[in-house]
Amino acid sequence: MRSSVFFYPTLRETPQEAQIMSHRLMLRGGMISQVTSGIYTWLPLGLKVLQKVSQIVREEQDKAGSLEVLMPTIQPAELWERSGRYHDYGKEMLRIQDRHEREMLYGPTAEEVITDIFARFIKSYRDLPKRFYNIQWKFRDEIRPRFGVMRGREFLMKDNYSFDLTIEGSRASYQAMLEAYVKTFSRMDLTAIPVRAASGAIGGDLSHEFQILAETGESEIFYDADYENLDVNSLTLDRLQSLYAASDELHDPKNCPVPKERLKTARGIEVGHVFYFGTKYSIPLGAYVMGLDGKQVPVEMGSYGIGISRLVAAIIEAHHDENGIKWPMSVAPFKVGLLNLNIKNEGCKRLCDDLYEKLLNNGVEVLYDDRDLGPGAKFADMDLIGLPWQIIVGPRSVSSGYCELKNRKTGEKLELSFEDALRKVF
RNA sequence: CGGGGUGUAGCGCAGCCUGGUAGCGCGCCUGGUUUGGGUCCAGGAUGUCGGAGGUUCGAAUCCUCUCACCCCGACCA
Repeated sequence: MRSSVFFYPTLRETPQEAQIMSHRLMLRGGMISQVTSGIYTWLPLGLKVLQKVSQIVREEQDKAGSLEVLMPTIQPAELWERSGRYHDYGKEMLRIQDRHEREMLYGPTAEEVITDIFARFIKSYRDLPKRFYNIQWKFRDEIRPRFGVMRGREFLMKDNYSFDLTIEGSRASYQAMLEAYVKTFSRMDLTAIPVRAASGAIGGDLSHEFQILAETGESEIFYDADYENLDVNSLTLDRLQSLYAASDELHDPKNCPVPKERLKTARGIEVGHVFYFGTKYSIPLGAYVMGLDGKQVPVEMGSYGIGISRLVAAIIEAHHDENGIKWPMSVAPFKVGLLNLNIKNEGCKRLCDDLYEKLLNNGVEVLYDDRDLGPGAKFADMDLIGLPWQIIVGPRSVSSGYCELKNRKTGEKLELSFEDALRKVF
């Protein structure tokens, strides 16, 4: 992609409304634009990242044996009246009327819709277990939206719903999701720790939040120092439950089993939440299957969310410096930034056009800065939008036959021949 | 919803106290210049001063109402 064709309106100054780094950098980098409080347009650069994050989430959900569906954003109130949540949910739920004055709502979550699907089509224990997920926009009319897409009212969420015959089966689903989550976050260069959590409006009695430790995190978490030795790659539910880690809403200093000297506290960004809630929805919504013994049994359910739009902000919180974002390779909007420092220099142009073509031909996602701007502006923009590699070609490259390859994360700069530079980024 | 704050050009801000018909930096347009870390020079365009009402000869400025956004708290992916 050529910068002259692309659209990423970078800002030199920080818009005053942005308080935290991720919000500032997303605005300054031209990734998002606020439409109204808590609601954003994702501009091309931001959208690319959002899609990469979505795709990683999708791949790990698929690997964990889940099936993707796409549920609607607008749901009928009737479904929520059946589960009893229409009156429980409160003002956070955006309620609307259609032209026939039927009560509708913009879905804050989708337990009712998916449970209804299950109830319509699945009738036998032989069809279990099943896990369905979707990646869809949700709306929660937050009391106070803030920090950009970190706490928007409209947000992109992956939500997965498990259906099992037994509690043991449901625990296996829960365990599978725990594992999928650890892999998902680690692919984005994030360490998210699972902490015990309250289950809120979703209900249920087994629940963990995945928290990314960050100073700007919105929730305070308390955990046993032993937690820091937890090997998340061989995480089991039993092991997890033997360790103490709790969100502030659940932490009770009086009954805390961890001695004071071992109790640690930190702030976290909640990027995922998993729940087991048994038959809370299956019974009222009629999700029963015929069991081995020929009797109808309500299915055991759980649900598992990941805040995808929030993850974009969380990744920036974890990966930036004073000049801008430092994207992990897996989610970077482009892998390479190609800087032509002087577009009026015929030699520079020829070299860059050639490099650009070779990068494209090898399937490397590249942003080619071919705009008529001074070098300083190009360096500043490229650091700001944080592509992992920068290939810098200036007039002196024409005579020397060398370009500069810069690693955005480490800051390392190498003078390399064009061939070597290409080899490094392929 | 309670408490605090801000709305003036695309962005960041000054002007408001003490009323006299709107300004600065960046950005944008034109021409030139420069080209390895936001070059420099010259010229130019852009504002219902968030909105409504009021006071006044006269309102960005004073008064009333209203809307939006931001920050602190209770909710959540």
